Amino acid sequence: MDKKDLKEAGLKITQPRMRILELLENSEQRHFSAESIYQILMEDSPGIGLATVYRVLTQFEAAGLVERHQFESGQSVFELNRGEHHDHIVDVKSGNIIEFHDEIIEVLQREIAKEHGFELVDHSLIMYCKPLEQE
Amino acid sequence: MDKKDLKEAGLKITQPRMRILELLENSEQRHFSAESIYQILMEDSPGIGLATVYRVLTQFEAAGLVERHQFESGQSVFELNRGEHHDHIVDVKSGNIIEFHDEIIEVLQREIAKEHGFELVDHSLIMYCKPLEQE
DNA sequence: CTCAGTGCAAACTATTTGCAGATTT
DNA sequence: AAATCTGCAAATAGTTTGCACTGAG
Repeated sequence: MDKKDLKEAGLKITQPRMRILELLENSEQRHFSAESIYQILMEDSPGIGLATVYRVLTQFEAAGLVERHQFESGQSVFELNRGEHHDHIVDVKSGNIIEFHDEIIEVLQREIAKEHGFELVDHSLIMYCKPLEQE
Repeated sequence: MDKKDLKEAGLKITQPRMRILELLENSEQRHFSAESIYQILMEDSPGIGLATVYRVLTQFEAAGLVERHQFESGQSVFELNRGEHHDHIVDVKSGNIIEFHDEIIEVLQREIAKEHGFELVDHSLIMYCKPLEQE
């Protein structure tokens, strides 16, 4: 339930926050820029500000509801935190984003960190790929 | 030899370009923001513009002399391309950047790409870590 | 001498912040 | 009603671009 998540994060249940959460939860698409969320919500029914979208996404990120990624696009990309960690393939032709998870890579990273005297806190693995067959 | 690299890239041998290349080649430090390069060169002897630093670095990147990375810092980080691919550990305490290379991870990435119908074009693996012992 | 290259200031993009009014509880 | 939240406009940070002048070949 959406509302519970917001309550737990100490956030009031406001229209912008509900609209953004619903969009993230109910869309086919899973990855959004702040701008694209703004566009979609404006189209639906206007009266929301881009600054609010950023503010809400930042609050959601702090609450652990949302993850923020930096791909090469320049803009931040946001996605709902569904609790299952994954990394990303970016199709450089289409811009599509595919999620994947590989436990061996995860373990290797922790080992490498340890070898260097570190503990892995967070990581970002992005593979930029092009479709196989053609060209 | 520096000058050869520039010639091959079709770039005139100018003072800003030489100064930046030398800095990248002869520094203990390997990773620089554009701003920090600008600061260092200004301190040494003024009369260089930040815009030029950006322009030169972008040209170097296009020529394959330099790589540009996006860490969480917000600023781009540049390093000389020494021909040996590596990934990065960012020490979140100190901001230090450590390079590492793991062939197994490299191979796994290509395999994963293939499994998803892609060919790996480029990738970015950054591990954010904290020193082990001390909490 | 010519054209690429440079410094400076202005422009741009993505994101954040200040504030007065609107909303939630 | 009190406190949080929002939209708007203005501010910021990092980077890029326009332009007249400088310097490399």
